[in-house]
Amino acid sequence: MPLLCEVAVPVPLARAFSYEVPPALAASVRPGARVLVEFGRKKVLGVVLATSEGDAPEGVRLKPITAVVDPEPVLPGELLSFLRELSSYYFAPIGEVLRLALPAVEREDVRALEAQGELPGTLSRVKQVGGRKIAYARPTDAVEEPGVLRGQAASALALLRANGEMPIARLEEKFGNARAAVKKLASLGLVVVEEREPPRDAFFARPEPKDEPPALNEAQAAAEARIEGALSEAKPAAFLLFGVTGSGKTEVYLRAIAGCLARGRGAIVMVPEIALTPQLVSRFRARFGDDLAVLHSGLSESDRHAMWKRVRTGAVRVAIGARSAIFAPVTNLGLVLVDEEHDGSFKQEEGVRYHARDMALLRAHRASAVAVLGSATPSLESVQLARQGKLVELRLPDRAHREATLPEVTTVDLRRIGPGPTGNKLVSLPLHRALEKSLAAGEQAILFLNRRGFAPSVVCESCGHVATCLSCSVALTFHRARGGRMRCHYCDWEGPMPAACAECKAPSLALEGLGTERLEETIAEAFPAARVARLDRDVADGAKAEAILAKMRAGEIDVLVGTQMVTKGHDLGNVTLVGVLNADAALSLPDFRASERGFQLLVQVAGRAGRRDRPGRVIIQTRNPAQPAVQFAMRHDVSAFLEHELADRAEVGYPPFSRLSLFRVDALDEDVARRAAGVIAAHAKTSPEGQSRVVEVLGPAAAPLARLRGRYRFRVLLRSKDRRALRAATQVAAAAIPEIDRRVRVVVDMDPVAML
DNA sequence: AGCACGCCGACT
DNA sequence: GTCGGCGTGCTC
Repeated sequence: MPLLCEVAVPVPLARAFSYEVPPALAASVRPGARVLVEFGRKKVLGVVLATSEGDAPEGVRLKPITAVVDPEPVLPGELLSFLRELSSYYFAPIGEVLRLALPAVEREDVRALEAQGELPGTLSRVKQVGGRKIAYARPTDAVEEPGVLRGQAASALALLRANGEMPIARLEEKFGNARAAVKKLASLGLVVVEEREPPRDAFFARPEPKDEPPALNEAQAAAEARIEGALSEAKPAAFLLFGVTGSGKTEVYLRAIAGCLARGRGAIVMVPEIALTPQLVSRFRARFGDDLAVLHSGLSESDRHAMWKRVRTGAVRVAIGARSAIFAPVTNLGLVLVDEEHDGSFKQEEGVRYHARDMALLRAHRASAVAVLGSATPSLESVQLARQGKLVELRLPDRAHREATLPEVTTVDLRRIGPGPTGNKLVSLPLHRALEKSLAAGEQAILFLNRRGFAPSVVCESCGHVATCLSCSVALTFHRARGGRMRCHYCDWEGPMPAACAECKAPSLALEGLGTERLEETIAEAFPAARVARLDRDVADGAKAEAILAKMRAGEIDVLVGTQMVTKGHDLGNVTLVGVLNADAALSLPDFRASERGFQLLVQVAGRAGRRDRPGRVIIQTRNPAQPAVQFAMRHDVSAFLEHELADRAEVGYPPFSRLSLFRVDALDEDVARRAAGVIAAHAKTSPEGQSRVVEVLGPAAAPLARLRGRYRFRVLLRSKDRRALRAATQVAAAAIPEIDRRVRVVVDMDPVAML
């Protein structure tokens, strides 16, 4: 019987394809190995999923595997089977899922294929990385005979001993003759030269001195003991580490990782997208040195590959990164940590829409590893899992530094309290006074406003018409930058500000509302002596944000104005005042999670106020001070909020008391999109689960953002308390997709987070 | 997703 | 008379 194999090919098709394995390749065709196969009439790179003995199924002529690319399978078995499960859970094509986890192809391997006479023109588009290596010189313990070394050799050795090790190229910058000097030192046994693929990454630019693990407080020690216990049993276990801001969660993580490494196992650490800062990485490096791979979006293809390989070979056992770190090929995985587990950025919102927090639980379970989800404001999903006993709750109730007091939180009712001297409604008198006071005391303030730009809308004063995007159903935001332009925050369209209203032609356009750009200006004018800076996506992407936060820490900024980005910076120096300009913006979104997210946001910004020695003050401005999220945030009562919100959710039957799957349907033509959504809904309703009403079919309905990038959007929501039933009905509805008009795009979103 | 095959308009 | 439009159907 011939040997067959299942190959996942990089096409958006749900299933894999069978190929015949030529006897010569039988030994190297193993699950997780990449192979070159003819697919259609082109050659593509696929991944072997499984092999089996058997005959070709009814009347298909199997093609043979052309060549095996990797001498060893690139994907460990544990990771490969995890990816297959992820693919089936999210209704995502296996090829797409594999692409998330696969490293680039090494040039060396491609050359080997070329040498075999397989010169696949199409493969040129595959990511390739070269095996360029860098020579490092490392000093040995040997001691030279006095007087043997002179000049550059002596200086180079001194420098090496001071730094530990250095790339020879770096030495050459200082000593023109470094290469010869190193050669001489090597011949004397004073240094060794090692060729390596270095992590050439900013996070590793300078060595980090080892830290001394601080003593744990009682709660930390108890939490650590529970995690340690689970690690030593080597059985799957999952924890929810519920610790208030500043309670020392990170130290518990560090201990848990150390415990994991001590047992010879590896760890994955996931943090929200914007939390992966040099500060955080420094902390991990201080404990684990270079036994750490930092996976982040700034990595070049070859850096990423180098990191990937170091993890895969076990040279590095701890991988830290944003959601995609869940795919790190850590061998003998013992621990998966998710910090700030409630954060929305763990859900991928395009392509394969996986939730990295959920997948962390899954992967850890399958690997018999320990999962730890940490947060000061846990998601309702996790809280509910804890109540069901599926997560073990560990509490850190106190701030690690006892003397640190919680900030005093007050609200300003925007309906009743008028503007301060600036005349702007969102800079209320109490906020203005508080700013004056903190500036006078030489302290810093943060003003949080969830709106970029200068003015959120451009309104005609004579007819009331609001300027909207031509391809999206949203108002255009006015940005002052570059001479004043209107921009769509959804499709990134940008155009000049017209002289007259598009509707009634009256030349009476007015800017309405307050964005961060205008707030920065308003504050700078009202407080001319203050150094005011702004932090949002318009002024800072990536590294620039870190630079602004660093200035804040250094005390070079008095008032920092910004969006979400200001809520994530830790240790922001001398901040004693935090102003939330408009809490309602986040709390009144048309989403059943708006209250939960708004609350998390309030707690997070409030956490930026106050230092060890000085209590902070938080002012929350809102049109509805009585709403629960605001009230519980004021009292710093996370548990009570969770309680309240859980009761609300139970009543309306939304997660975590049910599960959802969402079909997002869009097309250029409104009717075409609506009809397609109708077809999906009809299919879902005719499924056995739909008919028995075990699964509710809600919709089709126009999406809250009815038009985006010129496409009309509809949704069909499936809801059930029974996850199996939901899955089955989703499957039935998804089966309708191929029959739908090809001009329509349909995506299935399991466990959706962003409902817009 | 590609890439073919396949039937109807403006060009050498 | 052909080159080419993108509709639909398949890829082991």
